[in-house]
Amino acid sequence: MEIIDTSNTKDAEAIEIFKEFLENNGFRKTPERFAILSEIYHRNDHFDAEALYVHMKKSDYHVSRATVYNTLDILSQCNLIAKHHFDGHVTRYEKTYGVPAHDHMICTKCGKITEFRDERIEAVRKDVAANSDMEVTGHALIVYGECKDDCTTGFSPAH
Amino acid sequence: MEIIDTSNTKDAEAIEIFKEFLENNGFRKTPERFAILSEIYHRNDHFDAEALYVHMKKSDYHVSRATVYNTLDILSQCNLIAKHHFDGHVTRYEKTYGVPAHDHMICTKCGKITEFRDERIEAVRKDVAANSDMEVTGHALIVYGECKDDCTTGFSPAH
DNA sequence: ATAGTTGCAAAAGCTTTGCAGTATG
DNA sequence: CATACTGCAAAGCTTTTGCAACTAT
Repeated sequence: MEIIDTSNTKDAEAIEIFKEFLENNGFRKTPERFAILSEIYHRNDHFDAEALYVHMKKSDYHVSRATVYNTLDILSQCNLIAKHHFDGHVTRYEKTYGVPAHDHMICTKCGKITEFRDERIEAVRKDVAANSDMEVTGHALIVYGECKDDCTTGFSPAH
Repeated sequence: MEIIDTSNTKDAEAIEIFKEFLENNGFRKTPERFAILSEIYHRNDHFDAEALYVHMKKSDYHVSRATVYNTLDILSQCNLIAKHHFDGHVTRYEKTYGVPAHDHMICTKCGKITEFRDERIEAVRKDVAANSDMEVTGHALIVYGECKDDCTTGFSPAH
């Protein structure tokens, strides 16, 4: 088990992948889509659609909520972002290109997220695939807990 | 790794635990709450609030949605049920008393859920606790995949 | 030109909340 | 008999959808 840091800004490569995906699947290459991708690849947190929408509204490139949701969906399809359901309220996303596969540990008091990698998870996936009638396509492991130091400044979901 | 079967009906014990919890925490012992607990402990699936509401409406003991949500919350507090966020749409629940700890594998095409146990997960939890500044209180591992046989009869979430 | 996209607002779906009436302790 | 609980409906929030205007190809 190792705690990892996933921050990076490989947006140049991500843009290329996105272009290809759009072309190969008959989608249009609109400036809104690239503006959203760029915004996402400059963040290092686990954001939700609303946070992305609000941040882009303030920035130089305004896009509508509908476009945000639409683009998040396309980016999920081509695996440039991952979708998370840490709780029942909102779907959260994070960039994935250039980021090692990892899982999440989250503090239920303050929302702080720590990312880690553990090769045993991969072994479990293989075993599950072998012992069931299913082809495994993905997984999500979320470890819930509470910070030992006082993290009493309230719950800030995006980390 | 082993696939497990979690069906059972230990409702007698669960009722006792619920009674104690309600008493110790200043909650009232209303018939609605026990009717809901009983309904839950006679199911062996991963249900959502609406399914429970609809089923109880048809049965001999009608309760309101508000009461369903309220009671599900209390039952979570005393660990008689577990909450799951398999996808971003609805929160699902399952009974936990008398059920071995386990994780879930879910087919993204038909919604079929298979339950399994793997002792390596417990090891990962311990490692995460040791390598972070967090006290681990729980976890959720969901393995996503697709049935190999054709499960084309559509998505039925409750399994 | 012509279809895919955007933006806006309305609608949908799950969950929470307010309040008047009810029943538990 | 005081106050927590229930039921109902309304409100709240996130996400989806319908449609006219727009634009990438």
